Amino acid sequence: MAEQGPEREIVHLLRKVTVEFGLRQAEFAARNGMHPTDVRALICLLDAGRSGTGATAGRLGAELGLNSAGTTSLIDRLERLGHLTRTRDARDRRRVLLSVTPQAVELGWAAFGPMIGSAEALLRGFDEVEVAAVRRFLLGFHAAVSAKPDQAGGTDRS
Amino acid sequence: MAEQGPEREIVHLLRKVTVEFGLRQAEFAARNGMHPTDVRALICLLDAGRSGTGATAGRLGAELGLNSAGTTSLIDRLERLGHLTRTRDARDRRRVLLSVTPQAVELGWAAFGPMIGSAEALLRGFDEVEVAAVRRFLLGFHAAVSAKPDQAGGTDRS
DNA sequence: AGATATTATCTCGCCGAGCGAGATAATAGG
DNA sequence: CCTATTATCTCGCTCGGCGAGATAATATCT
Repeated sequence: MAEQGPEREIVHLLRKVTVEFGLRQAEFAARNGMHPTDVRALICLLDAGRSGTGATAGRLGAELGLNSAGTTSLIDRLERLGHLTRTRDARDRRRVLLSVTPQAVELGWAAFGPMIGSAEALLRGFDEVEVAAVRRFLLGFHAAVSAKPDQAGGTDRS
Repeated sequence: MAEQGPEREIVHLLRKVTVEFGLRQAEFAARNGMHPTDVRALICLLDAGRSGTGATAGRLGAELGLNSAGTTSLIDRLERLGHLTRTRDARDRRRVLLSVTPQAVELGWAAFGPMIGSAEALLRGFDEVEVAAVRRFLLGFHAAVSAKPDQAGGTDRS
């Protein structure tokens, strides 16, 4: 009955990782008087900071799938907690620029640092070919997840 | 300026995947008159069914990090939508057994099928060593994420 | 057996995240 | 200038999820 190869196991594993990851995020959020969305917002802002993208309110809301009202209250919340600051953009004064405070960086690090550490330690036991394989898989999967849902194909479910 | 090796990139990639994955889940949920939590619940129930674990209300709530009140209303919601059925356990009549309807299986497949298909296609282009590497990484990372947060270590942040 | 503790789920009342609709302010184009 | 567009905010509301506690079924201890 339906030999389905080792690929299916990998996919379920990845899904399991994402579920567990989401749970940790939620726990961390609760522990710090926040909500899962707030944590994801901090992740996005830290990513934006790392890649030099100017983080604005609207952009953040779009990335999180919130509408403008929700975005405003999210930012209010994070500002109230001292995790970010609003600044009117001087070039285009409709925009609000967001910058995370050092305190928030510290917080983010506390949340993800240990996990990052473990993962790096794990990967240090891999040779170049193996690391490249993991990298290629994640890149490909990210592309697949980002793509709009279209073809389903007659794959065997379970 | 802290040469930080290829490991860090992998971790950020994985985080990106989980964020994107969460977004797709939320979109799918909204498209079907549900909430992100409901989708995660269906995932858990489908997983439980696959591994033969008896799915009970309490167990589901624990996996999702909800308290009993929230769990009850979640189940009410899914039952109302026809995605699961409640049955009192005959052995222990305090328990409520949950079983997903075929309709819900179909729905879950519509949500994750294309993604699973893409990932499998991707992995078919990998040789055994590479697949094994991906598998080992995901297993190790899952273990790391499941572990309680303890050591932080002085790793270089960014 | 009968009293008590424990477990599994449900009910009630409340808080607040996020939505829809629309207001407000700044920029761009005719 | 007058209008269209863009970016953010305000208001009112719905409903997911929490805390507290009720209820019912099962274990445990004399």
